[in-house]
Amino acid sequence: MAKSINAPICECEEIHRDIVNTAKEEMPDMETLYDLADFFKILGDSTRMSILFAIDKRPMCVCDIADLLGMTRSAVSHQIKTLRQASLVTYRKSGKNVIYRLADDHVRDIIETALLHIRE
Amino acid sequence: MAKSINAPICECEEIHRDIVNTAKEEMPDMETLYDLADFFKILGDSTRMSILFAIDKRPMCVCDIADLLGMTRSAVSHQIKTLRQASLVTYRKSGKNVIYRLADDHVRDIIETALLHIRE
DNA sequence: AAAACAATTGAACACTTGTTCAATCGTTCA
DNA sequence: TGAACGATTGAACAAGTGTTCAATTGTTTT
Repeated sequence: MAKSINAPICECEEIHRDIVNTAKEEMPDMETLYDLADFFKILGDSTRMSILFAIDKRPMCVCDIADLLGMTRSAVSHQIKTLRQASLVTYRKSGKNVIYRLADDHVRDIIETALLHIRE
Repeated sequence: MAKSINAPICECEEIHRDIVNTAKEEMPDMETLYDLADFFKILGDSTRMSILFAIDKRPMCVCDIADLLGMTRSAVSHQIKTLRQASLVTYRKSGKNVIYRLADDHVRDIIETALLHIRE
């Protein structure tokens, strides 16, 4: 094990230089880390999670989602906007209604795996 | 399409009752929704995401993680506590050090799939 | 037993985020 | 064209969250 050389922010005495350096080389770039975190941040809200489950099997309009979840249209609309910006849902206009559906299968897979994890 | 019957919170006139009712039956229970959201909430922070990548290939102590990420040990420790409570990491004591590693492969899978999604 | 040190913890602070309320937009239908 | 209505938006407020700082715990080593 390598002994400490210097300690920039962390004020530890013994830093394992070789381990830290190897790990540093294998780290993804900052942008990827932020994108990943931002993606999960969007899934990290029970309202948005509910919306995703609601439109999972069938597309629905904002009004129906609001009714289903016991929320105002405004609140649903705000959250759907977030989901749209992250490409988690797509929509199609139908007269005065806007019909939302899941964007792709990745989200389904991710939620499926997460369910496995939390049920252990 | 069914016409409106009543509108509890959402003040829409036309609610598609059949769609809403079917969707309601297929919704997971509240606890599951909250657990899922809580799980993703933990992945939804770039610091915690960085920590997970840091210890992905090799276990590391708090001190090294702090050095690697340019953070204080305190900040790392706080975040690791969160990760530990969610069973995303486990640890083993080694003298004065505490060595952390990823808890299981679910997290790896989930992050992998998320990477596919954000790179589309 | 005491010093050294990695790690943890709690309180406080700034920052972020979700909901509400009111106003506005855009489409349909009389 | 104008009324009706589903959807969106912006501002504001309350609640939640991450980091810092200081103090503390627990293990090792002399």
